Amino acid sequence: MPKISEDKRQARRDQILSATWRCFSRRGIHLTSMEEIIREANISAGTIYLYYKSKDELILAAFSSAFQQMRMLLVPILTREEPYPPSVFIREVTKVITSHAQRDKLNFGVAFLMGWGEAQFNPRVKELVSGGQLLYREGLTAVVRKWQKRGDIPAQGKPADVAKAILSFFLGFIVQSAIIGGIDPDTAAKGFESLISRPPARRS
Amino acid sequence: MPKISEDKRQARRDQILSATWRCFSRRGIHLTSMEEIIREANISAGTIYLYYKSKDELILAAFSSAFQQMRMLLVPILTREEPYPPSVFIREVTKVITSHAQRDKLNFGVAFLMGWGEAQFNPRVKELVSGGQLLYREGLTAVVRKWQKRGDIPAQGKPADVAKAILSFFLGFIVQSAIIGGIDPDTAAKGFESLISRPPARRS
Amino acid sequence: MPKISEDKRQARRDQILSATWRCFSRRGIHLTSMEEIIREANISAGTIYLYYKSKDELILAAFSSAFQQMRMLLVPILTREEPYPPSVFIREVTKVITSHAQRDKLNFGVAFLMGWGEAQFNPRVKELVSGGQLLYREGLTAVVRKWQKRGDIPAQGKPADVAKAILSFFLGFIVQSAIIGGIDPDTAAKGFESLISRPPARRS
Amino acid sequence: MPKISEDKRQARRDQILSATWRCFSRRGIHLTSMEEIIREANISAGTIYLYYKSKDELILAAFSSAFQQMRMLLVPILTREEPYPPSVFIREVTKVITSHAQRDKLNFGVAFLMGWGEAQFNPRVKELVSGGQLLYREGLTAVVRKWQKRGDIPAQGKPADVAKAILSFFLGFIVQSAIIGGIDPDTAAKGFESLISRPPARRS
DNA sequence: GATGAATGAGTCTTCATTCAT
DNA sequence: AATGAATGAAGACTCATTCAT
Repeated sequence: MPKISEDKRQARRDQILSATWRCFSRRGIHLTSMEEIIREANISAGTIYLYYKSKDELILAAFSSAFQQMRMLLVPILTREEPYPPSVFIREVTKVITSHAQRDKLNFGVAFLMGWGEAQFNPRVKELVSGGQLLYREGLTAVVRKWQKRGDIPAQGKPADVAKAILSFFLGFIVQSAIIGGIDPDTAAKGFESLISRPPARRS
Repeated sequence: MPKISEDKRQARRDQILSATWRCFSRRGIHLTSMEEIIREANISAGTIYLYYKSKDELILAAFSSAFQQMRMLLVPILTREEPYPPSVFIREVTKVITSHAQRDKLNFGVAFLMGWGEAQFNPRVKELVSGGQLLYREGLTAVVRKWQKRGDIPAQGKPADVAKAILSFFLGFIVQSAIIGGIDPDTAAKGFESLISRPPARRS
Repeated sequence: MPKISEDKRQARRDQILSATWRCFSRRGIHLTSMEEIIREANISAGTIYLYYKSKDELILAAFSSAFQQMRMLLVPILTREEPYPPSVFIREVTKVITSHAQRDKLNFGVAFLMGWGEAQFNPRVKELVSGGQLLYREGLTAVVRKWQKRGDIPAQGKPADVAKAILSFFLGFIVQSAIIGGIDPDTAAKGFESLISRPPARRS
Repeated sequence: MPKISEDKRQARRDQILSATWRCFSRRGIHLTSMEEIIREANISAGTIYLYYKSKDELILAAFSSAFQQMRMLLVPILTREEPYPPSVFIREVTKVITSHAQRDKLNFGVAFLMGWGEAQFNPRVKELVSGGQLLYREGLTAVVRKWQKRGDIPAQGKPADVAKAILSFFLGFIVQSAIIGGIDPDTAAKGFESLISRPPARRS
């Protein structure tokens, strides 16, 4: 058995993953058969099993890869020494969410939506998804802390709770933009800003 | 004439739908076979097709029913003459979201998550989901308008945009509570309130 | 159990048979479900089994009835004291074959074709079909004998063999007119007459 | 590259077709389940669909193959430069009809009968059957023309009409020999000859 | 390493028939 | 007699996975 070079092997894996996402984007995880992926990747039925030992494994790898790509785009925004002010921040993050990966075939928002659906009954995907989101919660907590310090938002709430609220906001953005539409980074930023910007003339 | 009464027929349909949700909650839509539902509902293979003419039809009916149950709980909150103040509103809505339907077997949040996953590649479910969410957007828009008038939140943003932001917030709550946890109605309410309550010290 | 009058019972049976042939003509025996017949006959699932105790029984009755109707039209032609001359005879018989029974829904030729298909693997239908054809063979044998005596056809062959040849001719007419077309009573009569009418200028 | 050779593939298809005809001969098309064919062919459930993509496709291929085999036996008889004289011709053709194909499992007559039954409600089979019969009509027309020229039969009728009559004769032979029996190539030839051989004594 | 034909358990669905009312 | 809801044994077909080449 002539062992292939590690580079070559990785290239093969990427080729398969890329085909996988093209298929998943087109018909969803459960309507996509291995045969479709195999055809899309231009390989043979046997070969795919040389790289991923089951459909489940492939699904897992697909999500892992998608999430990682997204993380690489989001982390810089989340970890700036001086975070963007809220509305810019919202716009930048939602822009990433609505952007595409892997030669325009995979929309990140769609990948998340599919991931949540899968996560509910697939523990390993769940781990992946919730691991990622915990990470974002932490990143957001740090951002919130800085915002509070800087006075961008009210200083009184627990940063962790505010971070969850903001994370909710992003996750909900994903849902709305994927399913009903009528929302985009600008709308999202404006809507969010309207909520936080100006002091309500409190009466009570 | 042993023609079944409309009541009896509806009871049968409910019995099937209830079994369906128990199965879907346990293993998801695509891992659940008709046979499982049939066994769970304690009927025979043929009978289920007397009430729903295909698995797709059944899926659709299941979502339709779940969404409607939820709507019946949410609409009163959304249409109060005098809406709850924001943080109470958030708590009440998220409480409903985390509550259960149909004898405690179906968590609404889970139903939504499954619905989103399905909606992406099932046009009829998509219609259902997005129809419902548009309704909520409208309801929230009205609430926002009143909040703005009442001074509960800043008056300057477009109510429709703010409504989208708040809807996002709820949808994201669903995701977080179903997948990662660490969030509940109280946390959500607090986090949200922290965002909007107090004037930031500066304006830029 | 209030026993129904024999007349009423027979009317019911006819109503069912008539519906059966409408269905069979439309979609064939094996694509027609009991439910279709039931709907077409405007009765209930249970009722049909009060009159025919299985689908097989119904099929048998349907053929029996169709064949008998046809026999009633053909026997007078076959048993005339002075038979028609050959070409008239052919035309008359093929006319009957191409005619319709039961309010224009059942074409006799089609009924035969279906009967032959069924007969091959349904012994009782086979009996029915072959019984009928034996009868026609006999009738034709008598006709042939008279034709030979009268000089309408050559006198030398065994009447039974000639009868088989003529029966073949009619059966083949059924096939051609049902499947490929381009043949009708006139064409058939002419073709047949051309075969028998004039002395070939024999050489051998 | 273990891509199967075209020969091997064709052998597989033949093996399946052969099993199919054994099953169809035994129980008819509609009583034969795919499982039966699969077992008879000694393959697995999935494999058959690698070669024929549905039962309908398989039925079509089965008829196509049977008809083609028969055509290959009949065409030489129909296209002889000097056609056989009528009674020899009849005997030769009916001999082919009563012969068997594919290792003695498939009787051609039976295949035709099944084809007619199927053709009535299966447009693709109908096309196959009627296409074949049109071909035979043409072949017979040419034969008739030569017979007329040679004086084997009366010269006055339109060859096309006479051809239809003779085709009827063969088709009817199929029916009689498959369903009632009592007819064989010799009887058929004799019966036919008796019809055409000798001048009737009178003209009207 | 790569191939793709083969596998067979599992899926959804239909349909002749029954039986309580 | 009549009804029609219920039954459950098939039926056609799919698809993740394997293995001889």
